[in-house]
Amino acid sequence: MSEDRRLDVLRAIVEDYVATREPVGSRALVERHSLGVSPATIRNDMAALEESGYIVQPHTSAGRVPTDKGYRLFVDRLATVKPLSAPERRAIETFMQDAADLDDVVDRSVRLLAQLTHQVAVVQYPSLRRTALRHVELVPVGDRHLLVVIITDHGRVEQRTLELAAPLDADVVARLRTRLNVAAAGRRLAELGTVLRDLADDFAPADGPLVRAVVAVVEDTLARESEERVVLAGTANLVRGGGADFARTISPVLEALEEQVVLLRLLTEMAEDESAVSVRIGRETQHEGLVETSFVTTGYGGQDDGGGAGSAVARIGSVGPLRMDYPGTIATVRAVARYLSRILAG
Amino acid sequence: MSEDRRLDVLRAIVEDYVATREPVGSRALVERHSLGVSPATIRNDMAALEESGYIVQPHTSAGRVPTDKGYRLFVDRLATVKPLSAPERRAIETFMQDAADLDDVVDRSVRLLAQLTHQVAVVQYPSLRRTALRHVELVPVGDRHLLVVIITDHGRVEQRTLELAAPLDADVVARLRTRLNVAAAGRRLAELGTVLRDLADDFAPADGPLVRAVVAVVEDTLARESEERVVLAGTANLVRGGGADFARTISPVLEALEEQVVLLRLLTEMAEDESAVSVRIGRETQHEGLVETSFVTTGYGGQDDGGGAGSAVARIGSVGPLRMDYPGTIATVRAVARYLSRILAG
DNA sequence: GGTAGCACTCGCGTGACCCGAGTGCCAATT
DNA sequence: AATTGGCACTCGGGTCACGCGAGTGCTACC
Repeated sequence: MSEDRRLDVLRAIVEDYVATREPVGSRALVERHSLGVSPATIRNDMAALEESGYIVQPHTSAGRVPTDKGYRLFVDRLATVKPLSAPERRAIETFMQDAADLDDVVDRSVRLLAQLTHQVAVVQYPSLRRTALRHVELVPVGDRHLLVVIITDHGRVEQRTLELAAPLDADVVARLRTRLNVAAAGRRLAELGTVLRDLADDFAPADGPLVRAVVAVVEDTLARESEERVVLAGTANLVRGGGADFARTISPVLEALEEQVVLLRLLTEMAEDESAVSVRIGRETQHEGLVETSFVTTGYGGQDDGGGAGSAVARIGSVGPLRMDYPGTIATVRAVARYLSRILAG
Repeated sequence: MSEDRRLDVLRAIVEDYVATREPVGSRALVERHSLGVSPATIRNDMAALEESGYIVQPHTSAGRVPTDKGYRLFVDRLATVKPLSAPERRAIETFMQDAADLDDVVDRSVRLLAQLTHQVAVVQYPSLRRTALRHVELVPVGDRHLLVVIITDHGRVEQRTLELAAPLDADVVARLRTRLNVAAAGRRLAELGTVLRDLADDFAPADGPLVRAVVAVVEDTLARESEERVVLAGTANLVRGGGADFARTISPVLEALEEQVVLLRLLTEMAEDESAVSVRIGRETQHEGLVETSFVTTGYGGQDDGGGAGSAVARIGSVGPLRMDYPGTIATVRAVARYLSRILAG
């Protein structure tokens, strides 16, 4: 019993099941793929594959369906890269070309990805931890309020209002702004901690509270991981896939997706993977509501445009049912990420 | 045949149908409401109500279901105000109290509203057209890029990067910043047009392009209605309501909700209504995908905390199925809006 | 190891059937 | 004139039996 053919069979099962959405039987398999053997032989292979946990049958006398483990093997070893079609490439070009500001770029990216994959698309805003600081701006508001605006490398802006005990002195604010920018500009937020703390020494003791408050805000902003935003699109696509067991299958997914914390954890975890495109299948997501979905994500905004580990600034990806077109999704996600990186760099 | 009782019957039908989700028949009606008459009498009233288009029967020999027109009458004349429960009030307090910046306030508001109504909540960001300008900030980036940051009254921030033909002169930028803020601060964006255009005269001809470019950006920002953002929460709640005809009923709703343009049009239209809380029922939304949903919205951020017309800065509301608890939703939306207004004002 | 044949299992779609809820109408009542 | 009780009629939805067909596992054979 050839090991190779058994893998061929698994691949065929995954492909057929993805295409038809129905359990695939031995006969259908030999008809649609030129495997060169009879259904009976396939049945033996199937029995072996089931034994090893790659496939299951929903009930006796039904065809086979891939398990999480089966999909995993397929993704890791069996999937063949599927190049984007010409119209898809064109769609990316035309859709992205006249994006205005960062918000717009991100917005267009998610929508585009959702449309191309017919799934739910996810984009993480450029992360504060990895991006460099471009500028800090202090804007007095009235007498006792100070607006702190933090601007990053990629044009992202965070703002926070500060309420002060003592009235503001315009000179001090101006000096603080200058100092702050000299000290901070160009650095990654992660490296700022120590630099900022020494800053108070340069000012008169009376101004200590102000300086410390501002520094605290800047630090707090970077500490709050919750500030990392994630944007979704294409949730309507979820519905098209599901069968009749909607309420049970879809509702938890929507809940999970709305919960930014869940998404951020997942995206962060996936950033650890070394492969260019990271895939989480079913239970691998480690989340109750997502056991019947898979994630395909990759980094963007790094130096190398491969979306590789390390240098990427944030992630973009697609969420779909277990039975999704993995090769296609992977190709599309990577393509959009690449384009997105290019725009942000330029 | 008493006109009053007929309306009582309609009210009872709406209430029962909302509660049970099933067409309501004459017998059930007399049992659950003390109408003091027999089912046969009710049947006559029902026939009349159907004749007038307030109710229909899904098929012969089924109970009655309210029409759009029926709900409308109910909302306008029959609904009795339903005060919030104590736990609900408490939930609002505790959920909103330690919100940090504007983003956080808005985020908490939608989530809260979604949770309280068990529906989809919608919040429109404070609109640029109505809010006053607080500050414009110009940040040189490298030699030929200028970041323009526009900060509004409510702490909203818009930014745009400008690419320049000539190298930047720091002095000119500083002067422009001052001038800009003197001219613009405190004004509503709608009033800015003329003020800004005269600005170029104050600068040397050589600086004309720079000044004009910056002014153009500021104007463009306010012109782009698309910049108005809308935030959603609770989309998972959509699923709980729907029956078996999911795919047809829910998917288009999700699509419509994701399309900011649609929502913004609707919210803008509803801002015209004079009543404190505005309701759009079914077809009144004027949108294909929303024929089976209703909107309940109100303004927030105005002087009077009633959410009345005119002074409000943006809208907040809830989207649910035709058969939703109108009195409850109206009360909740209003309560959250009021709280939101208070926070923004303080 | 691969193949063919065969008996067995079940899910699913179909059609017959009945029950009950609900209606509309009419005649009787107040 | 409004209300009521009675009654025949309609129809949606649930249940049940049935048969088809897809698919399997096993065993004997090449």
